[in-house]
Amino acid sequence: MAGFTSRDVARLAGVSQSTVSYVMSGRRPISADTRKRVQAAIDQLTYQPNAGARALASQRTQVVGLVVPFGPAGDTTALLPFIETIASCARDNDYDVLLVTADEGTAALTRLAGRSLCDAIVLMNIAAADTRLPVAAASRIPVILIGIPDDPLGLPCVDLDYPEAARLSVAEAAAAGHDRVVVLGWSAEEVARGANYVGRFERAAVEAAAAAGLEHLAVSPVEVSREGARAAVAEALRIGGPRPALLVPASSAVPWVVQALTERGVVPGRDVTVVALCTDAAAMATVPPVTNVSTEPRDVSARAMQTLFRLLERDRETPPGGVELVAPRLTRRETTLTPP
Amino acid sequence: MAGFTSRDVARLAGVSQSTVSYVMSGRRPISADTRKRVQAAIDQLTYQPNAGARALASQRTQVVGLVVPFGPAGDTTALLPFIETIASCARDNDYDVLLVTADEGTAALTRLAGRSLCDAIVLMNIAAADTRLPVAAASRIPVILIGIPDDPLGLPCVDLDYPEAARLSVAEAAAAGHDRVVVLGWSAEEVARGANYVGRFERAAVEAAAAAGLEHLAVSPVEVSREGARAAVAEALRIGGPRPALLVPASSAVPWVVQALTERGVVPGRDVTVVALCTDAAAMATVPPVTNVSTEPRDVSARAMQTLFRLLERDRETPPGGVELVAPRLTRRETTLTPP
DNA sequence: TTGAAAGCGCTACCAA
DNA sequence: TTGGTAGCGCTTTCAA
Repeated sequence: MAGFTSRDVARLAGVSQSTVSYVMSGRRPISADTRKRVQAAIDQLTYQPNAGARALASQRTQVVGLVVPFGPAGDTTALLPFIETIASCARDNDYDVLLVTADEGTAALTRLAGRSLCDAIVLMNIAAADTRLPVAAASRIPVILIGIPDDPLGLPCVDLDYPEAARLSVAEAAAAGHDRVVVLGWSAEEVARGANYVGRFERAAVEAAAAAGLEHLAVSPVEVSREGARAAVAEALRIGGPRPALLVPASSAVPWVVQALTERGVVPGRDVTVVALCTDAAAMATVPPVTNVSTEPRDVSARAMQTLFRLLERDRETPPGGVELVAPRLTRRETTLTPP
Repeated sequence: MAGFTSRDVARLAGVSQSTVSYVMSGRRPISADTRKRVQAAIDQLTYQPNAGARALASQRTQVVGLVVPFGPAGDTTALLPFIETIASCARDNDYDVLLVTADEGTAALTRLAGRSLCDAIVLMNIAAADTRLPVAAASRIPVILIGIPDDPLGLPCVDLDYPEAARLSVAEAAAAGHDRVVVLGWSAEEVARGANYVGRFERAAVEAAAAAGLEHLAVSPVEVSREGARAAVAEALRIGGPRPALLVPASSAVPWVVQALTERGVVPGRDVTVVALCTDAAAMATVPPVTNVSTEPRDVSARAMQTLFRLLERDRETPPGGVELVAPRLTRRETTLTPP
């Protein structure tokens, strides 16, 4: 089928090979007649330019490298909307996505950049003190972080506004008339990895609770499993007083927490308020649907790609980094306590 | 940091550029001394070969294209283990993975092959009469299917052995002492798309039930949602008699079916048997853990990649297609009816 | 055992 | 408005 080169097209159209190139790139004015003949030849041969040759000559691969946290770590489930959105944004901008697993660590970065496999890199699941950052910052190509480290080293970052998520959660608890909020905290893995958002959420939750005159309590870490959720719920109910509001920031623990409550005969929305931090889809999948602050993986990804392409267009010498925060939204569903 | 070429390495090592190439590829005997000097130069410059140039010269990209069913269709959740395994197998064989979304349809295939973006393609989520197959079969590069169409057109396929999955499920029902099995069937989307495994499972279920002397009933399609599951469960209990065994082949519906049963006070493992077709992870995530026939996404992916690399090594002229089936396993958990 | 050199198929510069 | 041509950085043949 394929196998034709721009020389074949040129020959068939009766023009020079460089003219074919210019017709494709539009980087030079071409007479209507010539363009027509060349286009006809392209169509006839179903010509497609060789990506390797193009990359070699132009120093651009039209590929974005995506480093995803497969392997040991990772909210392996919440990952898909990120990947999907990134792939889709890439295609919209005429880029492809090269998928690399994070277990390669630093080597992935040096390989992607060193071999000119891509024009830019998206790095996910950033730890507070991520060892890949120095390498990323020294990279020849732009790197954008999804997640915020303690020190971004000048790299652009995009993430959910976790402090705002905490504030929204606490505000919902206050509005529902609670006087205590219990944060059913993060997984041990997230804490161990040093995910920065753990602290960002926590501090904001404490502050917001104080400002609203609520007592703030925490159960952490929470093991993400049935038993872990049962234990956490037991503890939360023990320390939370008669009518606690439960904030559940670890999205993968949400279904289990709701289960554990229900098992004990504690009905969310009647006996306690539950506010989860998870995607809207996940919130609607629990029984009953849980009031949630959305994590907006699609928005976060889209913003990251948008910023990345700005960096890529305004080739070089753009103001480097900066932190972009995506606003979460709270949606009240069936687990917010309502006055009878 | 980077930006060095093999010429730089050659100069530093005092050899010709082609010698550097041969040291890297090992395609020519090199004296120990020369190799040592070249390797030292490579290390010193942290030289990495340019992927585009290499692809252009060698006609090999060391990239596998992966077409994933994002977008409208898709068990969007069950996708991750496939992607992860494929990426991991690829790296083990010194390949990278280019991720393409299926919404490009046929264009994705022609682009990947036509532009020489990759050396082979993995196509997921195959419909019974998939319109991409003719294009795939005519492709210049190997294409492997995860899933089995009605006519593979000579393309290699790998998939779970769904007939065997049906047989295992029915055998479990029989062993638990039931005299009726009700299949809570597939989603309307899967049926509409014409997923081949729907029919493969169904036919085997009917046959196995007949052979075991069980009555076979079906509720299909099942809407994958809380309400859909409730309706399906109501219908299943209506037609299923006093002690039905429920087979749930649509993995995404499993948690909802279990929920719906529990809501009605019907306890899986005490009142009915539930056998799900899903990953072991998903089976253990329900309450109670559900007896399941595993879908083995990692095994299926690994087998596909193994076959793909065989095709890629034994360059050209290997016997083309063939269908590989991966055996499912049944794990009895807490939803198999046990005699009191 | 090694070097020189001819491409691979494209982009982009220099002329016309 | 177009053509000729010099690379891009590698692999691989042909000579030595």
